[in-house]
Amino acid sequence: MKEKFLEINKLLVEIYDDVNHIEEYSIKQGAFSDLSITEIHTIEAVGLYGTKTMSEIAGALDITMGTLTTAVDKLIRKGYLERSRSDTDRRIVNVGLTKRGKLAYRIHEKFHMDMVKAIMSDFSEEEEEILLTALKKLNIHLKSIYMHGNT
Amino acid sequence: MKEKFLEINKLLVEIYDDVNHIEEYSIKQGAFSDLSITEIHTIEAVGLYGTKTMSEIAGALDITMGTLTTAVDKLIRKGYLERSRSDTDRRIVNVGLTKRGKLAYRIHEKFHMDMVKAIMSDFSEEEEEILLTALKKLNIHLKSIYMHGNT
DNA sequence: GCTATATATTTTGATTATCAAAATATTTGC
DNA sequence: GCAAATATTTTGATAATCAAAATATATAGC
Repeated sequence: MKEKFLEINKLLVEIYDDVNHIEEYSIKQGAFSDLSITEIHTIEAVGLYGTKTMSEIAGALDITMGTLTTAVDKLIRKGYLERSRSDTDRRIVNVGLTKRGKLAYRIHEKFHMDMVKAIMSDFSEEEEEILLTALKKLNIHLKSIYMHGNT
Repeated sequence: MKEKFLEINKLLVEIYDDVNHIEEYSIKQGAFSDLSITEIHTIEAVGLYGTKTMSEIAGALDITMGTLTTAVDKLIRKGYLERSRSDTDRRIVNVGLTKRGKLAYRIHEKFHMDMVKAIMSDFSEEEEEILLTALKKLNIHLKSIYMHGNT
């Protein structure tokens, strides 16, 4: 029992590290090597469609707005984002992806899908279902630990 | 098909973020709130038994030795690590955990085990086996992507 | 046994990501 | 119209990281 838990723990830690490495590597090799993982995640949080406010993006990324301001500044300089003030409420700043930003978004999305496809390639239909169920349970458990703040 | 992959991808991303949050939170709440996640990982890499050289630790953590030097300096100041020069080869620095370092190691290890136990608590024996197999496959796949550097 | 080369580590100088708190600008409620 | 609330940016700081230069020691070849 203890053995199995130890093994699962070790696998989870390794998987976590590998995903990190792969994502980092794939960005550095690809067409958008001027972006860091953090910056890709900011682009992801802005989203393909329309615009988001600074508060919305900072909330999604769980960073302060001060941090986001400098991140957005840099991504505008690099040509991935554009900023505009709301006409109805001049305090609000709307951030959206430029054409280049959308391309980066789509390429990163494809990287993620390719990774999942590679993982699934030698799973049977049934195993896929089981994994999906297990991941859902795992996710719910983690969320409940996170919410209740136990351990 | 596409749908299922999208869902799995989303779950993986959420699980990744949750694990991060939980680990961060558990450290900040616990007896070693003067440690960051990065520092805990350095302590983990040094290990409970005997000592490791700077190169070994930097290799395990995949950081440069320059980065490690400053990290070790700080952990020595905080009382978690100790440093000594090898007698047989005076270029080599051996790093080991202090008593406090070992305690931090054990508590962090327990946190990990508790998390795995919580995750597994509503899995049947059979489901546990399936998850273990799935994680092994996932791990092998990720490693092969990482090695071959595809996508 | 000296000297050149290799190895292990630290130092230096820089960058990125982050935060909390103060400052600024705008809106809303009374 | 003014006080309080809201949205964002600025300021000043810290942690984690790297590459390249510097330092110290060991080893290999003559």
